[in-house]
Amino acid sequence: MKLLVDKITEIVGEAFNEAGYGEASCRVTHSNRPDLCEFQCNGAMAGAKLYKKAPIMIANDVVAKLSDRAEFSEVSAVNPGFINIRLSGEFLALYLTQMRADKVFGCNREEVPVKLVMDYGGPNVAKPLHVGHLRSAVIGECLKRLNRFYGNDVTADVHLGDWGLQMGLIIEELKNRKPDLVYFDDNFTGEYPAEAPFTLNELEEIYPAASAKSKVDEEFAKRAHDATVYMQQGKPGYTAIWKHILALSIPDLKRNYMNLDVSFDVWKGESDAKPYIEPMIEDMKAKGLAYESQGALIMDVKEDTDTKEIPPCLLQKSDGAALYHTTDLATLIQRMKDYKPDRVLYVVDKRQEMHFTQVFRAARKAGIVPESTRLSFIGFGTMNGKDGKPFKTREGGVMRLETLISDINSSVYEKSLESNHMGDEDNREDTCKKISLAALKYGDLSNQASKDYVFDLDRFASFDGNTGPYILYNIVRIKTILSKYVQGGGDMSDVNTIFAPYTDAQRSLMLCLTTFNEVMDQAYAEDAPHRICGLVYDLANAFNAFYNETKILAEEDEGKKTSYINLIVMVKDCLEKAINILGFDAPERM
RNA sequence: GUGUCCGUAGCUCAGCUGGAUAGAGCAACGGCCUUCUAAGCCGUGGGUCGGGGGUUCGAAUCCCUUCGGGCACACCA
Repeated sequence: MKLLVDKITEIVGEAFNEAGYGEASCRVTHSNRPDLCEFQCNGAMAGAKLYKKAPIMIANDVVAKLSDRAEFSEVSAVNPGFINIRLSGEFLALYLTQMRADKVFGCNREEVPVKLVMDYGGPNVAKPLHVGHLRSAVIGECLKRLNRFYGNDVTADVHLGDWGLQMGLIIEELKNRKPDLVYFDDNFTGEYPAEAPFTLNELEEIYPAASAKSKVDEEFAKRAHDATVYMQQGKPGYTAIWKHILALSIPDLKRNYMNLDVSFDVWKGESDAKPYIEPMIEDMKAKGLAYESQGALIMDVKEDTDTKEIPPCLLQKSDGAALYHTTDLATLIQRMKDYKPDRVLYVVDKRQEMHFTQVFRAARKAGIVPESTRLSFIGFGTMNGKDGKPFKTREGGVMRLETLISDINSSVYEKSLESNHMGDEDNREDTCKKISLAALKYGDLSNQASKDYVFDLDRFASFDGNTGPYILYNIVRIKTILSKYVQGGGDMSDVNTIFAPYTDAQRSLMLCLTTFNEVMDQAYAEDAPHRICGLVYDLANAFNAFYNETKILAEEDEGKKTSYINLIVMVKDCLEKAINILGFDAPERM
């Protein structure tokens, strides 16, 4: 549905026309001087040159045409040429009632659903999730939900890292430790054991050890590279080990993502691109795109308009192994074939921007992805510690995601002991989990995705200020009022009409609510979750101010009381919808 | 070196398709609970929007330049 600012712009535009200034911009925006007005139009100033007239004269002429509009309670022209507008309470109420009647609160969904494949998460099967995986999961999940809310057909693919050098490193290290395993016997022809020759814990220890060793031991590194090639070529013993790694790792990853309330529709990985790699490379060679350079197979992707040097896309290492470029390109073939998407969206660390520039260009050049399919890269910044450097444990290591989550949990739990609204112990734990998740996700999402940000547990888990818990607190307050209202015999069967405001605080809250569709549309268009956080915070704040000076349940005037109740129901619904898109939920009490 | 992103209050961040007095939160200080959750609300102080130049009636916002920082730049992912 039409945004409120657009509706007002339309009305003001008619007035510009009637006054004879049809060519001037009549764009209406939210006022930045709430003490003077609610909406403003600056078109008179821009139109001054066009019509060779003082801006205030133009503004006066336009205002004259607007003076009897029922939508506005006040319209005035102010020097040097601002047109200031206040809405009538009835118009404001009517707009909200229309939003209320729409199941998506007036947001402008896609008329034709976009087929979207999302690539986020990107965990490595060789090692546990750590804090570096947090942003991809949290931002990706939010964008997935946002896209679904906007009517799109989204397929979320976790895209496991399961086909690169990390696998060779594990295999080679395992060979060092247990050389007698049948997997390393080239003459073995029987069935490999169903049970893995290592546990998840061992696996989690093997990879970092191997990775460290490869940096100091060239011989070992060489063997790991070889093992990678053998695995990619399908050597039976190595394939068996690879399967063991996946079988142990994937359930653990799923459990971790579940704790974050992050989910994927498909659990494909780099390895699923395998069948497409060879034909792709043959095709690229046949088209004359791929050629050999320094022993490797590469493809040029630079363009004349480049302001910097774009290195070629590496399709095959000199030892024949597939690389990140290779699997990502082949994965695109698979995705085009399986989903025919209108858009493929990657939510990945921004340091990989160059990689995706190369992959996207190569995909276009090789005809893998047609122009009609949009390829997008959302690069997020690094999560830093309070020192401004990449987040580390106290010992300087990489922190596991599980540890981070449990740290937040304990902090929230401790604070919850001060509250007497938690109910029994089970409920307390459940509530604390919800609060922790809100703290974590809101803390992350409220920052612009592309920027680095400082992760400060104490700040995020705090209940005051612009935090997840504060948002939940406001929703809980509304829930409490409503349940008391019902207990007291209040009728909630028809809460869908929003009435003109009685007080300033109510009016402010209503005005804030009208921005719901506007801000959501913007967040959607820009893939920008932090805008949703801003909206949610403004709404929570406006509600809180209203709450503090309005006695809702004790209100004796039934008309007023109904207007309050209906309004806060809508506020609650909007807030809950928004935080649901952000990726968390509110408890009943806290 | 080349490219790119960033620099806004003591700290953490919004605002950037140009508009009136640059906003939040935290921290500091002062008020507000016999009344729907005070995990709250209201108020005060705090800024040459890194520096300089330009475009414009008007610049945190656009352009140029300079300083400072992050990141990336072919056989890792």
